[in-house]
Amino acid sequence: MSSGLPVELETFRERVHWLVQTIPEGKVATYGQIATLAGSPAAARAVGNVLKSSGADGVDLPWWRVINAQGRISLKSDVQRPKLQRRLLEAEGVQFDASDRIDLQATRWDDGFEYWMTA
DNA sequence: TTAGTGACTGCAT
DNA sequence: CATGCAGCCACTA
Repeated sequence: MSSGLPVELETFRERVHWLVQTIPEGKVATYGQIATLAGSPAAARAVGNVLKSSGADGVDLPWWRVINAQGRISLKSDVQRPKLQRRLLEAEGVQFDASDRIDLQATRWDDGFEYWMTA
């Protein structure tokens, strides 16, 4: 996969799905990161919308591995999802500090990124 | 086709 | 560190 996203992924939505499913267990990615890799650096917000609707559609995705640029879980307009998300992340070994934040420098999914970005 | 919307972000207060 | 705010974007009604 070091050559980038599969060409058959035509829509933004499909690319986001593929990317999220590619995040390895125990690692996390930010909305902006996924947006960038999907081809639209400024569509971080749209990524959130995709995950939101996808969850409703019952798509099987490790959505909990996607967090915001602050290394925190986004909890806009919802109280249950954040708790579940933290639980799922901790279950796979992701650490939260005293401020409920994740150390992106150590936990961020960045395998092969430099290659992708400059390709 | 157009107007709204929000699981985002970076910068300014 | 906490708010506020204006861009930015794919989707949907």
